[in-house]
Amino acid sequence: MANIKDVAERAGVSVATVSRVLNGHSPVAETRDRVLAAVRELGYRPNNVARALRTARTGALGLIISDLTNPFFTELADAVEDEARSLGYSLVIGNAGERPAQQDDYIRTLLDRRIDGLLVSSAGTGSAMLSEVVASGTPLVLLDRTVPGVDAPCVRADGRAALTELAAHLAALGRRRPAIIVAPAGTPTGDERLDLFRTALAAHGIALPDERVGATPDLQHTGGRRVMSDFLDLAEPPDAVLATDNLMALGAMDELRARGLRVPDDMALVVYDDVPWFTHTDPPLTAIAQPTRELGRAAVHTLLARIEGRPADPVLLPARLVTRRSCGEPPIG
Amino acid sequence: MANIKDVAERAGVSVATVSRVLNGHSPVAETRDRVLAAVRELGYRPNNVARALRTARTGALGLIISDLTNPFFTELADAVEDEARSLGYSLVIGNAGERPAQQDDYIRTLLDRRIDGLLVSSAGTGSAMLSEVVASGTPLVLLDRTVPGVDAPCVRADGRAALTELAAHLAALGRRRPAIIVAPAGTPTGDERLDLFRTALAAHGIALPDERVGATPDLQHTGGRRVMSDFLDLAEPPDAVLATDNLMALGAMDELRARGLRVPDDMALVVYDDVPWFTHTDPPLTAIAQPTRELGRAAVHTLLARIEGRPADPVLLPARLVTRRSCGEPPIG
DNA sequence: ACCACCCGTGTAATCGATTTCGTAGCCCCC
DNA sequence: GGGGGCTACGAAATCGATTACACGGGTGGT
Repeated sequence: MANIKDVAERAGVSVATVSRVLNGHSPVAETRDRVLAAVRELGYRPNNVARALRTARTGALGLIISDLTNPFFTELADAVEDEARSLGYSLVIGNAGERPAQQDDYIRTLLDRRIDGLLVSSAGTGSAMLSEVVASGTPLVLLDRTVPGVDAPCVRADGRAALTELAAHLAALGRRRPAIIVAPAGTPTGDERLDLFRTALAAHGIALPDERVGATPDLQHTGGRRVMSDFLDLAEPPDAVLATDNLMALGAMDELRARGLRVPDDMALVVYDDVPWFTHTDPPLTAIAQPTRELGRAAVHTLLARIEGRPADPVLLPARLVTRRSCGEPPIG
Repeated sequence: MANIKDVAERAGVSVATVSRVLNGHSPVAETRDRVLAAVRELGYRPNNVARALRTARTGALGLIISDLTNPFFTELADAVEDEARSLGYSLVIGNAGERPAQQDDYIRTLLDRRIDGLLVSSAGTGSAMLSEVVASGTPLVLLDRTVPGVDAPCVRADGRAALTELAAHLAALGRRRPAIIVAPAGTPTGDERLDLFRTALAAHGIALPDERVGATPDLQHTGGRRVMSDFLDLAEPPDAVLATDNLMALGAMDELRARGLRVPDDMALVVYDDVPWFTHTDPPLTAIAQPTRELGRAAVHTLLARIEGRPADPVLLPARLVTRRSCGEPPIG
């Protein structure tokens, strides 16, 4: 591949001039045309590695995602990729697979690659390496999940309004024994969703006792199914279940179907994260829709603000309740 | 961040020695310990950008995926990422969004970044830039989709056995009027699947006339739904439909449900790509399962072979028929 | 005891760009 | 006509690593 020296020789100028022409720095003279002609004839493209070394800017962003096969994160990654590209950045993706060790590993290689900034949707609470990122001065923005003790803005959705609305919805439909499937206590996201839901229900005089709070260490399908099974074995099973993740909701649905129970007749079901698939289930599931693509976009912008040294505030976008038929009563619209 | 010079000074040696120690080249002497100590004390990590410039190896692979939100490609990307990481490579992902122009754009920036190799699951038939990749000498491997006229090995699944089995399955269940939803004529993947299916059916004396071949320019949900709608409006509607992509199958299911038709009673449905979600639909869908993760792994290995100058043959892995209940008759197992 | 060799290490070139600094030429003005 | 200020450009330093080459000193062979 041709390099800048080849171009300079062919155009009969110095490499400095070529660089200046290409970066639009100073010259407007007729050498300009000669340089551009040489570039065209040789099919020259600047070597980004060399440029990055000199300018200390790689033009690449890193994204650590906790589970790429989870549709919510897929959409998030897609949105981030889209926005990054449209702003001239490439995206190096790392899949943590919900394993903190692998996440740390990945963060390290991304730092070694001198990415310009890092977006992390953190697995677990592994913050050791995250503090190191902050210390290294690499701009960092947390995505979807906060990590206590890490000094970086977080971009995520606020479920308060949606959960309040959901509590009202359930109350109006006469559901008196709600339950929730969450991540284990200690996970910031899970704790928050539980607290908000409980508070919202209380406003309608509905309790959410601990026996109807089911935690799954794996945030997966199997965990959701097991918790639902436990719920159904209670002396007084719940009449409505909120799954705080789409995979867990899938598992819960499978358990219901396996027992021959029907939604919404025997059990109301609500899912956190409105992935497109849920409009195709039977019945379509009422969902708490996070503004996924907006979150991705906002995260990129926040990160760019940090990269350019502008102030970057945390972003909190409201989630919405999307009522379908899985709690009974077709929506009015 | 500390650089190699800082380490050299602190250890009282030259930068060359530090480099040699770190790359395990020659010394085993006691300077080695001094160097390692200095590295630890300073928290030194080699700058990959500088290293890449010198060695002409970035340790990054590029992956162009035609649609990241399509679960099949998500799983493919996930598998590629996993394998690449475990072999010490990072992955720069580009989402072509089924737009050839965007794909070309992305390929160009990846080349500028001097990735060590490129995997492409090509959108459309846009091969202009792909030929340029080959010309540039960057190792290239095609994934899932062949591109005529591009001299690069392709890693993909072979549907022959599965489609043969499917034809037998449908014949045995008495389905006499099969139909297929495919990409428009001219798309290598679509053409091949149509031909194989038609041939396999013919062996059982079953015809696949053109009126039961529905093409959708968008390989999406809406296209699948529209084609299914057309099928149902035929004087003699089909009694079995093969959707050659999971999104199109979703659309087809929606149309059936909207018309109050039932699977498998009123219509048998088979989906290409066995994404996990389809085991949760009601009824679970019979599917042609491509060995997605194996494809991803094989693609990375083939690419590495090319990178290291070893011979790299095309890879063709067999797809399997997974019978569930969407054509009638529960599976025997 | 001398020579050849090898081992461990340092010096400096190199990768391909950007950027600082210096300079030649030109215009303008007093 | 000479000094000041531009403009357009080249020479060379620089980013942070790897590596070819040179060199000193110890070792072994004869």
